[in-house]
Amino acid sequence: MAGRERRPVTIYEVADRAGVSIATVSRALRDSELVAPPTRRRVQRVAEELRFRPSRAGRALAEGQHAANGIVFPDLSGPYYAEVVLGYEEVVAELGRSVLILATQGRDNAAELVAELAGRVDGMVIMGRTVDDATVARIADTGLPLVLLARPRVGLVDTVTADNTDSARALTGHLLGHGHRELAFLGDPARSPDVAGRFAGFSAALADAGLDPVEPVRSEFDVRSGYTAARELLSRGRTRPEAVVCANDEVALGALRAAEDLGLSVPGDLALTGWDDIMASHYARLTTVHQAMRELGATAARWLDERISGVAAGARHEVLPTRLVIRASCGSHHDRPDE
Amino acid sequence: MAGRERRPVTIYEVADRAGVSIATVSRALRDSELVAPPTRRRVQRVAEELRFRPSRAGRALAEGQHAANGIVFPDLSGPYYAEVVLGYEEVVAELGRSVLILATQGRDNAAELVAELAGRVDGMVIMGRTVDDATVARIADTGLPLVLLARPRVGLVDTVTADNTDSARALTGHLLGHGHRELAFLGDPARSPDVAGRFAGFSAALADAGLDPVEPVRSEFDVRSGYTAARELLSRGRTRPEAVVCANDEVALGALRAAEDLGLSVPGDLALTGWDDIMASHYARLTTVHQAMRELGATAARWLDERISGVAAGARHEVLPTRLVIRASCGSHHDRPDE
DNA sequence: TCCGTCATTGGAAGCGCTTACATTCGCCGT
DNA sequence: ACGGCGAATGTAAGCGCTTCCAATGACGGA
Repeated sequence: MAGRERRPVTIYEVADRAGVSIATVSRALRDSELVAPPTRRRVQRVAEELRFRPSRAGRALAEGQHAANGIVFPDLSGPYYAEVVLGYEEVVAELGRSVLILATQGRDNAAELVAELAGRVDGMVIMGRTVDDATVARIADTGLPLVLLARPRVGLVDTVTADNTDSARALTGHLLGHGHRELAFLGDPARSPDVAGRFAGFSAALADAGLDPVEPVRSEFDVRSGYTAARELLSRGRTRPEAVVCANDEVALGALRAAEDLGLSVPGDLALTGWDDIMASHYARLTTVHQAMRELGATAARWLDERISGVAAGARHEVLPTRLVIRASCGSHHDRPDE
Repeated sequence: MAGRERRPVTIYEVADRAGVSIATVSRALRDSELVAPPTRRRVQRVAEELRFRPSRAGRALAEGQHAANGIVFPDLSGPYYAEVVLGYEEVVAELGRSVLILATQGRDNAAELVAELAGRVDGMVIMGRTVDDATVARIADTGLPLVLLARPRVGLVDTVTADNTDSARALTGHLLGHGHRELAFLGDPARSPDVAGRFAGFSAALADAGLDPVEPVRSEFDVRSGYTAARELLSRGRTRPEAVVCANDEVALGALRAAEDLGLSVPGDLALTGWDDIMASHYARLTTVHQAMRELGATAARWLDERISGVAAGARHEVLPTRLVIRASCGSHHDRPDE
């Protein structure tokens, strides 16, 4: 019964048992056309009996193809990346390929891991905030098909991003439309290309309105550091801002809690906006920006596939549009949640 | 510059350029001990110049090992699975192996995909609600190391789950403690082992209190179907329940919205509980059950590794504890959110 | 000075599969 | 009745790597 140490069944054993050559087995199990129907059936039956499962390594080596694509992202803890990865997986699996994932968050040897991943796939998607441009360039230089997601261009590599700057400008404009004049930005443009774009749009809107530029208040991407940074920002007495544009929803949610703790009402005393439209934001009545995350992943997957099959021509760059989601937190007159 | 069609560099070219044999290259790049330092340096320099990246397929074939683990889950859209996968990835990557993912949601050929995946990994984790027991048994029978996550035992396969029944019993008991007597269960025990366990605990608590058993009200796992099912349930006049235990937070959130739309106050007219403690539940003041999802994934990863390296003995089964998170929606006297 | 040792390197087999090419054989046309 | 053709199958050459074993050569002890 189920021996402890069992070597996997190989094509040779199937061939033996079916009384044919390994070539015939291979053919019977794949290009069914080239094999006489009775033979094919026999081989398939034997393969089934033996629980034969062709080794991908053998096949990959023979075909010179892994039939697998990779995706590199910072982490999966927020809903953001999970959605992107899901959109990616969906398309890639549909193309008959497997998906390798790599989360770089908190790993100091990310570049090395990415290089290692590169050796197992036919192409990969690299998201912003994972590895530096030099690493990307090095891999691209290797000839491996690549698509960058939510990060600035590097060389001639394809790029798919969601709009940040224009939306940020519109969002900030909306805030200004409410009469707010003392604005702050919570997030660190240096930490992520997305945040950099958002801050740029924020700044542009200030300039449009003839306001003085402001320095960003640095914060990580999670609720906790949003809370900490906001608490600090909101405590400095007379210079307290009327509105805070946050780098993402989690930070905004942290800021929201900080405001509560300080006895400030939102949006009464303070307007607040986030980014990403995560589910929690709906319930927190948070004004935010919605991105088609799944679509981002799916698009990247399709483009990568075109690169792999050599269809694609020159480098392509696409910016997917985003959508403002106005809820109560920005001081809007709506104070029922959106649909 | 950067020719279109570039074959990947192989170990042979490196050997040529460095003036050594491929054996030496292989050694220089791995067991640095066995090669004279000057030779090693030279080889490494050439490898670097050539951007040599060993083909994993070749290596896998030679070593008889993929150095990769798989994980199969229903989907990634809720925060639940994303967290589990993240915990898994973290540990697996630490062990120097790659992670292959497979989402079965909405795919009719899941069994086939899982079998295919089995051919590329040294072991894999299969979560509940993905493929049926027969498929699991078939793969286990192949000798491939397996760990089941959040699903009932199959044969002698290791199993890691979070407690469902006891927590459901406690949760339901809590509801009863508030004086509610007309309870309903929203979710489909047949759709997932987790839900089955939760319903069992729910039923047990009813029995404990000497109440009549109730039929579950079927619902999928998403907000929308929670809404639909709840709307239906809450509309049937005189038999309207006082409290609804939902299969997960998303369903509960849908029910919450349905209640709002029907003009019912929560918890005034209706008590509501969820499961999973997703972020949105915090803001919706939803009473729920918290599971250590990351830990689930991490534990599964570690166990799988022990199976792969042949350390582990007989089949092991672990049930990770969960924690009740009491918030306002169940009619508790607390109506401030927890910390 | 000779031989055994050991460090270093090369030769070559083999991992499991695909596929170009060779072989076999039944069948048709003439 | 024979040549030829095509369908069915077999043979064998790799794919890129690891690793066992053999070969080489320097060095130290006797």
